[in-house]
Amino acid sequence: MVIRLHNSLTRQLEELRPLRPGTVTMYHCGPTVYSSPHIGNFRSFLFADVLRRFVEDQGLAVTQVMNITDVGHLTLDDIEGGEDKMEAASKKTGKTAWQIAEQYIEEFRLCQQQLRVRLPHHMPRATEFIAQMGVIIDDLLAKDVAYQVNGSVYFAIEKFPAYGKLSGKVIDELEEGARVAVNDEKHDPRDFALWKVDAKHQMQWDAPFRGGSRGFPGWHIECSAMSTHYLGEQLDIHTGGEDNMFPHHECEIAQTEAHTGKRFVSIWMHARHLLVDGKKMSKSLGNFFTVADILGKGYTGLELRYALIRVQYRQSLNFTLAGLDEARAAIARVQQCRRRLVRLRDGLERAGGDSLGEAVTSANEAFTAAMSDDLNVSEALAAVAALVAASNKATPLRDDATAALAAFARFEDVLGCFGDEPAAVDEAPAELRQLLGQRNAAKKQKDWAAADRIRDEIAAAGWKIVDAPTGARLEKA
RNA sequence: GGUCCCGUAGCCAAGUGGUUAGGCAACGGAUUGCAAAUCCGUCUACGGCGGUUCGAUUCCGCCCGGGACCUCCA
Repeated sequence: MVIRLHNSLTRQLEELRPLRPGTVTMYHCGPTVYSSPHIGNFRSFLFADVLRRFVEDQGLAVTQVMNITDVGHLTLDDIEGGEDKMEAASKKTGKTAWQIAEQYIEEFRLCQQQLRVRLPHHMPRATEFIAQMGVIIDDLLAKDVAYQVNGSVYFAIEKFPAYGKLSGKVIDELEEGARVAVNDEKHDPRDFALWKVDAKHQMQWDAPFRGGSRGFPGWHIECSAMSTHYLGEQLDIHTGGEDNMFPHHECEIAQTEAHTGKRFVSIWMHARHLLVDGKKMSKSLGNFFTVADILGKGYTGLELRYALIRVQYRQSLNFTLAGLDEARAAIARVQQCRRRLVRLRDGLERAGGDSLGEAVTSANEAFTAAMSDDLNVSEALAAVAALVAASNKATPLRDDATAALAAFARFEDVLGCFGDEPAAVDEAPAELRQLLGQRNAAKKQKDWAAADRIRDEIAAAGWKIVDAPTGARLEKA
């Protein structure tokens, strides 16, 4: 099936047509490692993960690169000779910028794992690509689209007429209300730094280009260097949060296309920011959550993943704790259904004669159609729910139970938000199984008080009793 | 100030010019000793005002409300 994706550049749905047939190259703007990853960050990263999984599901090979920005970025204060964000974090904690980066890279990786992210093939760090950045800077200087002032290098916007094509920003004159950075070094206020010289900066490198001074790279250049290094001069897909569109991606396009002379990216995709309780997430509103905050409240990575992907990436997802509870219930419903199918498949429950083939086929088709339509996860989840309902209603043939399980396995492979296929029977500890036997005996004698007391005891141990027509069994709660 | 997005039943959230998406919650029933799980049923909405149309939640305009970006926040 044709995969159609929204291209921010053209603002239209476009068919995914890889430059090299059969292989899709993706680059994702990754984390800046000066603080703990929050749920907003992971909405973007999970969107990229689901995109990759679905493209693979459709039989295409994917090469995925996600950068890790371990060089701090300039802030407005920096114009006045202040510090960048990593430096600020460094000052606060007494650690070096390098140690800060190391710590947060570690935390980021842990979050990826907890949220079941399929790891990108390459996750390069900006600090390991200084030399490659230098090659591009060198070339841009040679082509006279960049200029040097007091050792710092800036990209000259006027040399790249297409600047603004992605974001639609035409900043001939900076508008009233917009923040304007004053920097005397720039020929044009829109010009952006490729290399900065600032003696106060902790992270410093000898200039990786001819005739430069010791300093550090501008923010945008790292992505051009890392993406083209791994994926070539032209990529199929480039993603990021909506805030990256301008200026970051605009600048990436300018410097990369000025460097290579080719169109840089076929399809630009941007994830909408999430809202928390209907408001923009911010520390001052007290609605700011890191991934660790959510997990600390007792929710699982799986539940958080579900809550963060259930709405299509271009819609503004309203994140709430109630939504997390819904995710928990929705996951349980799917898993409950799969568990029964496993029991039918494995002969632990008597199969019937109901056909499920049609339901499986239509669920698969609806799922594919929804995901092909610019990753409409909400609609894809409806297809999953339809198969759950059809399965629960039926006492299917054994082969059909198997087919339905295969469909659920596929949905899990793409969305990753339901969990692994449940076991038919959880192997409960011997003492719990013994308690279950005691309850069965109590039930036989109609000693309901004793039976319920034992059930509570088992529940306290984290298990629940399922009274099926074939007898009671234990399942992990 | 400029550019752009959205407003769907109690909550979350798809979609469509005319045939109740889905999830969660709630309520009634079946099953059950009681629960849990499951099934059946109920809850039929599209911010407001105009316009186009045989017909608009869907297209257009205005208004109201929420949100995003405008130099480094995914």
